[in-house]
Amino acid sequence: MRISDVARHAGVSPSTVSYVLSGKRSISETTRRRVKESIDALGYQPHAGARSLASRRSNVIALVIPLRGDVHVPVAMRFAVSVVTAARAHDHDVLLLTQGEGPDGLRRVSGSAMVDGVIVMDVEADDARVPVLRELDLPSVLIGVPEDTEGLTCVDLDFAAAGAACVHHLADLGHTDLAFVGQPPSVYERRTGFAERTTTGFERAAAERGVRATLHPCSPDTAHGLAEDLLRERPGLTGLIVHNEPSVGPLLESFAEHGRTPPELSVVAIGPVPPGAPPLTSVDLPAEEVGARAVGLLMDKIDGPGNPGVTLLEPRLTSRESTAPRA
Amino acid sequence: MRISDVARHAGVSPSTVSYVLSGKRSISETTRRRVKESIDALGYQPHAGARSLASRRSNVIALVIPLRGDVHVPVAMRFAVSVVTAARAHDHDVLLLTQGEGPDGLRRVSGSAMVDGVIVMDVEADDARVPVLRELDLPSVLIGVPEDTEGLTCVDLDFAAAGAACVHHLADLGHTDLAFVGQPPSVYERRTGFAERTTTGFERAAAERGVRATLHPCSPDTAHGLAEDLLRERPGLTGLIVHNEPSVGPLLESFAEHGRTPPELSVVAIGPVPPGAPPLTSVDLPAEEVGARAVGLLMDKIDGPGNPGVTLLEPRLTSRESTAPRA
DNA sequence: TTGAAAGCGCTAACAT
DNA sequence: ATGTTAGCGCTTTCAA
Repeated sequence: MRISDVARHAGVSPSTVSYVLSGKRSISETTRRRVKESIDALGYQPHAGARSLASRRSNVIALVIPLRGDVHVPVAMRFAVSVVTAARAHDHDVLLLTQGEGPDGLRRVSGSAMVDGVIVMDVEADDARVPVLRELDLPSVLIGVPEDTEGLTCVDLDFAAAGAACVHHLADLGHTDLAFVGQPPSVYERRTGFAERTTTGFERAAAERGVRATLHPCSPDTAHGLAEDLLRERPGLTGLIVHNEPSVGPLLESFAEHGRTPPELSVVAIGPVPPGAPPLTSVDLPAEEVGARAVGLLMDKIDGPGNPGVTLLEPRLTSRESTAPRA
Repeated sequence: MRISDVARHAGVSPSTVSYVLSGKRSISETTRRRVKESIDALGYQPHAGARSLASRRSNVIALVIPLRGDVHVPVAMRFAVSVVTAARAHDHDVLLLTQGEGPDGLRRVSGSAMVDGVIVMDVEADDARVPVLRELDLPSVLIGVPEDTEGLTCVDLDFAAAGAACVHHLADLGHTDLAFVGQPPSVYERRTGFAERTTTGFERAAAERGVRATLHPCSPDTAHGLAEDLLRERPGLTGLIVHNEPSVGPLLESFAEHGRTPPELSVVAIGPVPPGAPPLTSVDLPAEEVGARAVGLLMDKIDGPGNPGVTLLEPRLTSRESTAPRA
């Protein structure tokens, strides 16, 4: 089943069928209908390889997903799914690359013309893939923001603003003694953009508002110990900002064991609130929107010059039952 | 940069370069080396579209991932990553399809010759994609087992054996009153194979050993209530089997509030044990092995007749501190 | 508004 | 052991 079969069935030339499919030149309404009917009748589907050979377009984009232990998997998956959905809306498929393949994976899919562009997740401040992207002249969009963004297209939540929004929310409620519970230490050590920017925003806003504020990296298995430490060393603490979804549960339980529960201890989460947890005041991570934006920007780069630059989505803090004015 | 450039550089014909690359006919050692040097010197990479057009092989497989709320995402991700890794070892890339595309997605990637085969995850007993796979004559492997496996290739953990192994382990320790905490109700309602088979194995083994045994679907937000119910209604309960990773934590805490802690209350988990949790006796879900097997079987089907049938991997129960002889 | 035909870059059958 | 060459199925230029 190929394009010439459709052409014969519709009584037109192969090129006409091609143009009906691509819309790249005007076709009379009658011809178009006839061709479409033949396509449906025969169940024709163009051969992707032939198409990419002739048009130099594969209609596939690559998505590089993280597979580090310290990356919160459900969030990564939400990004991935939203990228696939958005890509399909632009008539593209998604090829999955793992972090493990690293720069070589990018070279491979680019050099073999398998993909028209690439979206890279979980970008670090000094990311080894960034120089490769610059060298490859492969359209790309980063989810996350490296240190040097020269010539790159990046999308992310404005994590600095998110960190600041939490401080302002708590400060507005009268809280003056805050702790920020962050990502696992390894995340900061490799200088992952989003984590760094959040703490920066937190610290800056805390300084601005003149509140006491401290930073505490945390992983789920150290959450309990951290809570104990804070209870002991920070008796005046009334505001907690948690940028670490899997630790929210353990942390709240540990505080609860000592009678410290929301909203007396006011808690703000950055990121999706786990189902089944008490409804927390939170800054949500709009993964769907970030994914869709990344795909949109990538399509612009594939089709034309694109809009290089950093797009930071405004965070939105949703006030729920876990925060209240200071007693 | 194309194959003829390499051929000229190496002083051979294009077909020789092709054969060096594919290994499909014998090449003298000297020629092979010369060609390889040229390939390296020029940084040649074959055009994937041209290759798939000429060879009728795309060297890409599709992976259909679930995106239901009730599927445990980190486990799904482990499968996905292991599939990508194994596929790369067989010189294939992986195209990501979401459940949302359903049967049409399969038809599309098959009809356009984008992929050589497909791996479908999270298969239900009566899965809408199974008839499509039968009709498409696209090589496929299912991770999971539907009701009618006629003509299909399936891989999975032997969940029935896993359920049974937990019963035998506890019965061997003298426990006679067991509860099985399962997946969210929706998972059973759509008759997901692995969930059903686990409970079947559990019930069969319990009957065999003559122990009291009950089934309890559960989601993270109902875990606490379920624990309360069990404490009230099952005072003699000393053995708990949990086939629901995200509920393990909440469940154990609820029991602990009433002084019931492992190993007095002996607990066996089916699935990966969350990091930071106490070391539980468990039957691990060998996602890496399942993924690698699925890819291996798919490659066999792509290259030849394959081995249709159901491959069930033997579960291995690892005894840890959460189980002990009945007091 | 449509058709004819020249490639796109590779593989594999055929030839030597 | 290697070379020649006819496609693979599509897009797009050129022509009408």
